[in-house]
Amino acid sequence: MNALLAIAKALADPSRLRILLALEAGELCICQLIALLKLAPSTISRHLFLLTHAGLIERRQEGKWVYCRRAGARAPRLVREALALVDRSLRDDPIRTRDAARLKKILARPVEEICPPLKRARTRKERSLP
Amino acid sequence: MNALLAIAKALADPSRLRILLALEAGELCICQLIALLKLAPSTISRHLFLLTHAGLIERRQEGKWVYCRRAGARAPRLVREALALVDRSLRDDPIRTRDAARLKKILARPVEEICPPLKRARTRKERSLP
DNA sequence: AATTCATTTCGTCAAATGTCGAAACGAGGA
DNA sequence: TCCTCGTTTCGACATTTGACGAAATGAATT
Repeated sequence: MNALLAIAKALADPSRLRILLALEAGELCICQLIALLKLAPSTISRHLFLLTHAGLIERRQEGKWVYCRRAGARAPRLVREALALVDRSLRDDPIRTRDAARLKKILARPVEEICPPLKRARTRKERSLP
Repeated sequence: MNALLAIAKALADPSRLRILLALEAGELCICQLIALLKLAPSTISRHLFLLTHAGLIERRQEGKWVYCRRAGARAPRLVREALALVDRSLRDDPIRTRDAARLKKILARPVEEICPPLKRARTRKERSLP
């Protein structure tokens, strides 16, 4: 019963549903999810922990960044069915549509801003201050 | 997104999952659910409210008693799929097996105890006291 | 080795949740 | 009409949960 409970709890929050929807198209960096949901990094981190614990997503570290993607075809049937349920029931959801548009903008940013800047890089002047 | 959220929240509690499993075989009186789960009537009532609000169960009043059953074939697809998910993922769950055995005993009780007695009927002596 | 910076962990707070008991409700029966 | 009794609502309480900021972590770079 614990597997189902973990999945149900993971799906019982709007922010976590939005994360799953954002990952529908493919892998995303955590900082991109932070930019999309506009929540504190620590909050996103907690959501991702719960989603990982439920087996719904997987993480992959690459250098300084951590990427997330949905659990794939090798995941347990329950997980795959839960993800399918989310997709089907939210296919026409306005929040999903809005987030998809915003995500598109985020992904279109120039590479130099690698991850969507939480705050812009500090200037030389700022760096020299205490 | 609200429909899915309500369902996920409803499924995110062990007692409510046990109620859904108990209703797999068919309709049950609320007092039978109280006897099965051994929770306060007010607690069961709250659980049933959340399950009803999610559309997962329906209620039917018959005289003094209220009966519950799962949402049927006329329920939205999301509801039917969620119930199917619960059944499949908990088919071999030990809690489900144990509850099924206990429910069998409860249903086998003589009809005179109509609903499983929370407390036995008061004696004439008790009735005459303040 | 020190620095940088994306991410996580920790501490705290407010809000939501599960539970209970007491009281209210409401349908039948006396 | 009054009583009985299954169920619901209300109020209280402890636990859990979502959110934040501050501090810790850790991988690259300098």
